Amino acid sequence: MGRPADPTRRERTLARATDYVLAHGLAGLSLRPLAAALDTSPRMLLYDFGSKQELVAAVLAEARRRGAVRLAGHLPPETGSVQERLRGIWAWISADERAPFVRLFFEVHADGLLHPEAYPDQGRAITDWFDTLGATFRDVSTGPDDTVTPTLVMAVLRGLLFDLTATGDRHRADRALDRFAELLR
Amino acid sequence: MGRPADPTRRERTLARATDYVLAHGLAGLSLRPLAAALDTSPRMLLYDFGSKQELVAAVLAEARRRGAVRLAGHLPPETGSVQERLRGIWAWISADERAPFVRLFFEVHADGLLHPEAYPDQGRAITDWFDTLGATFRDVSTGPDDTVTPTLVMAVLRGLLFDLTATGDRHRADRALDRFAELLR
DNA sequence: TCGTTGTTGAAACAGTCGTACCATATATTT
DNA sequence: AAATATATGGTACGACTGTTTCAACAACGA
Repeated sequence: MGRPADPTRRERTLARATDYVLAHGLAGLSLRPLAAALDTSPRMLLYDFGSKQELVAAVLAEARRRGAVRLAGHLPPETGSVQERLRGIWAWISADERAPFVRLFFEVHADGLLHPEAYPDQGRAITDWFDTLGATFRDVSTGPDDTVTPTLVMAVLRGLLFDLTATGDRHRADRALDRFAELLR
Repeated sequence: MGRPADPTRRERTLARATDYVLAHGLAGLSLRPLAAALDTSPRMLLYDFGSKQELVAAVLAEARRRGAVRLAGHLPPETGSVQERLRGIWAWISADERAPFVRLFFEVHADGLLHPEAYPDQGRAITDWFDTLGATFRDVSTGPDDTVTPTLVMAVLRGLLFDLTATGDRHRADRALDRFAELLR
């Protein structure tokens, strides 16, 4: 008996909080400004999530979930040449809409190097969608259990993503990816 | 007349503050713990640097200076094959002693994407030693003004550095670099 | 010794942080 | 209407933040 619980409220808050973190980053995240932007109160954030730490964990899990879902819809599984797949993935991952995800990804990586205990899913949670992505290129490897070529492919994508976000020079980045595709052929 | 100024004090503090930031990161940097670790006081830090913001700027400049100096001593200018140079640079940049620099580099990059105004030297200051490094591979480019191959080389180095710091799997990273060297040949 | 300049400590200020406490409002069943 | 469970608002606590203020001390030339 009593007033029925509203399970949607926490989820709605989580969705908007994730938007906020994607836009503003984790570093300076503070409950009061966050609550104000979400039309709620710090009181309710703690009521729903228990603590700031748990809220951040939930937000990161949600961000990761979103990335995985959107990725799933854009994977050209095994069709086409390696270069076609490479260009397809690059076009998707380097699109402007992905920028907030990429930025958060970089931020969590850097912070995780100093505070590994704060991110219990040990880089797996951080890099899993990169791994998923890398699996698409498993056939470029020299052997069945070879992880070297996928590793290199992912390094190129991450490195160029780093360059692109820092310099904004999309033309140069695109051409560098094409150059890599040529080398792989 | 009057007591003579001590110009070495600020420099000594700056050197130790840089060590501290390399070890503890920028994100949670606070004057009181910093001062305690440096056997000084917040009062003196502000006396010497004016404000926390200026202190951080000075520390980043010092870190960049150190990186440039150490890099200068480890550049095999144009001798040897591309692969030899590639392996040499990778061995140097991925060495454990470089890890704090690399971490700070990643952190500043991520924060700079959200607060470009806080880093007035616009990524140039952040990436200049990477550029210096890239210049070593200028001869691999397809033309005199070609920036594409150096861009790719740098992306591989950064991407593998990212992977290595996140996973700690040096063997896989080393082999991925060798694979890239093969492709370049 | 005295004035002058550089150096330093202690304390306080105004603000923000995450969080806990207490009361109250709201919606439901009995 | 009473009981009950969920949902909120308001407020305050203690700790921390960068920075300022005021005073004192230290080392020098005159």
